[in-house]
Amino acid sequence: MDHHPLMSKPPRTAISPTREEDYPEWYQQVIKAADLAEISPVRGCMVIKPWGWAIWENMQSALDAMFKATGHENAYFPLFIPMSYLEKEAEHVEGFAKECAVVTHHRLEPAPGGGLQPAGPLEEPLIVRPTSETIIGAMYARWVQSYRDLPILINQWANVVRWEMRTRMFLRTTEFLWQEGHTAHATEAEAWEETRRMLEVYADFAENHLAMPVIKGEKTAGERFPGAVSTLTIEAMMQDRKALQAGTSHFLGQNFSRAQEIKFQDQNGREQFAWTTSWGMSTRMVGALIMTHSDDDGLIIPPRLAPRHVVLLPIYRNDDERAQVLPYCESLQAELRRQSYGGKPVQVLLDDRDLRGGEKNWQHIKRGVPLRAEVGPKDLAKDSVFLARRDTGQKQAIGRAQFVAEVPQLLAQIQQGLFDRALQLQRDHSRPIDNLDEFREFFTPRDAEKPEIHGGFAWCHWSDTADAATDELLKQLKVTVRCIPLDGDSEPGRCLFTGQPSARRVVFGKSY
RNA sequence: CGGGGCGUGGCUCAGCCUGGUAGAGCGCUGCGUUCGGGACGCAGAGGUCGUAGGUUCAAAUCCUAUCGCCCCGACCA
Repeated sequence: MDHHPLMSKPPRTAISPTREEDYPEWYQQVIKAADLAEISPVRGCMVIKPWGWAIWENMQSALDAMFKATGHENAYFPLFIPMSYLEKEAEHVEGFAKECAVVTHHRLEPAPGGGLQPAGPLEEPLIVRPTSETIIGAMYARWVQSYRDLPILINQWANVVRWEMRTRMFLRTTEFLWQEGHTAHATEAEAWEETRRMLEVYADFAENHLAMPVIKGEKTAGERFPGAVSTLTIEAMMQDRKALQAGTSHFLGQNFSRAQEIKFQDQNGREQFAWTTSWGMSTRMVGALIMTHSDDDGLIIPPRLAPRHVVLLPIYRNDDERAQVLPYCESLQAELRRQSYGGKPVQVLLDDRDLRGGEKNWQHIKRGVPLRAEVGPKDLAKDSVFLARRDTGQKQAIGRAQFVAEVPQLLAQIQQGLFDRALQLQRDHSRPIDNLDEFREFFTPRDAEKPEIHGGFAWCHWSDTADAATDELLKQLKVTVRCIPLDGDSEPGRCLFTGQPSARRVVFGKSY
């Protein structure tokens, strides 16, 4: 956009830099401006602040209800896992050993030079769980004797630790929070059914609560969960067009049950190994929420997950006006709270802090509250409020009664609008590619030094045959197969790289 | 763990090259005027310059080590 030299400066954005200017830095700034979280004194770990935590709590309660509705129960298993447990499943060890925190002592004592030093070495080191397949499997082995003991359908909400080289707030932290479901079944078919069911739950959650469109698919061998037979995933496109793995559901076959001897007698009296699954979704979803919807003025929270749906901003100049405006706001707040959205009362905050109106307003913009309603003497006179939508920036005066009546629909509209917008972005930056030059061009930034936002999802035929040249190209472009989609057309074709027959197109992209 | 960048009041940063009593803007506190999209004036508070050594009469500044953060790579939810 051109600006006349004498005209005012381009509109100021609350977040600087903008997404275009520096996406990773924008992401950090949104978190700071919305007061979601902060880096902590502990390397790689963050403090989740009340506003960020409230969003996570809403995610938890929605997911938890969905787990219960599909027959699961919550339980809790230890944070510490004996090191020997991890050793039982070969691929699992290989996948996680490098990133385990290890507890080797159980006591501190004064050190000779002052301070403290570890004392009391443990006979067997404990690892801090990076995931709980092994400890839970060990318990399942005790619990299962008969086919009548199956299935076991348990979920746990927990923290886990993975000692990553590089961390990013919410997306990859050393300690993170998640839920991990672990189930054991008598038959392969039933375990597979469970694996797919939970993928559907995740997709449902992502699309209907986060308003984040996802592609459901299967991971390739290289991207699979260590020890799994198959990993199903939901993949979402962030605004920088990179893919984010947003939830995974693993069919573990009998790999873990064999390693941990989860055995039972079937109806014929024969001993069998159980079939297990595991599935997880983490605080990474908060990062997904940020990168899917937020704009250059900060966070935008989809109403289904918003800790507050509406903030009322009373406007007054003196005590006289205050005495009129505040009671008006209080009764409006009470009326709004009697409305419900998403099966729960509409959440309303009356922000009567002693701050300037403009400043207050911006705080709520940056924090992503879906609706802001200014209420001042002028509105009182007309029995209306001045309503602003965070998603579109649209502002309008609306009659009080109408506002109260329409709040649920308005929130639903915002929820839908956010989903549509995100889906549009995904569609605009997805395309079938059948030629190698185009593939290369699609994923190559114009400025390699400071890559601009580029690329997206390339739907290509692919034969999954080992080929050094292909691996090299993908590595160079930093592109991976995000998933082999489960839905949609599956027209066969020829692999883009090798010319081998291919059953269907897979999704390529750069990823987080 | 490799490459690059950065650590100076709460935040963003200047000062470092060329050593000599620690600065700005924003924020914060108080008072006043303001208040419908980020107010203004006046008066204040606040920093042993990431940490530890070293060089020097003297170190934010020079040297060494170390820790942390950010970006890129390898690895991953």
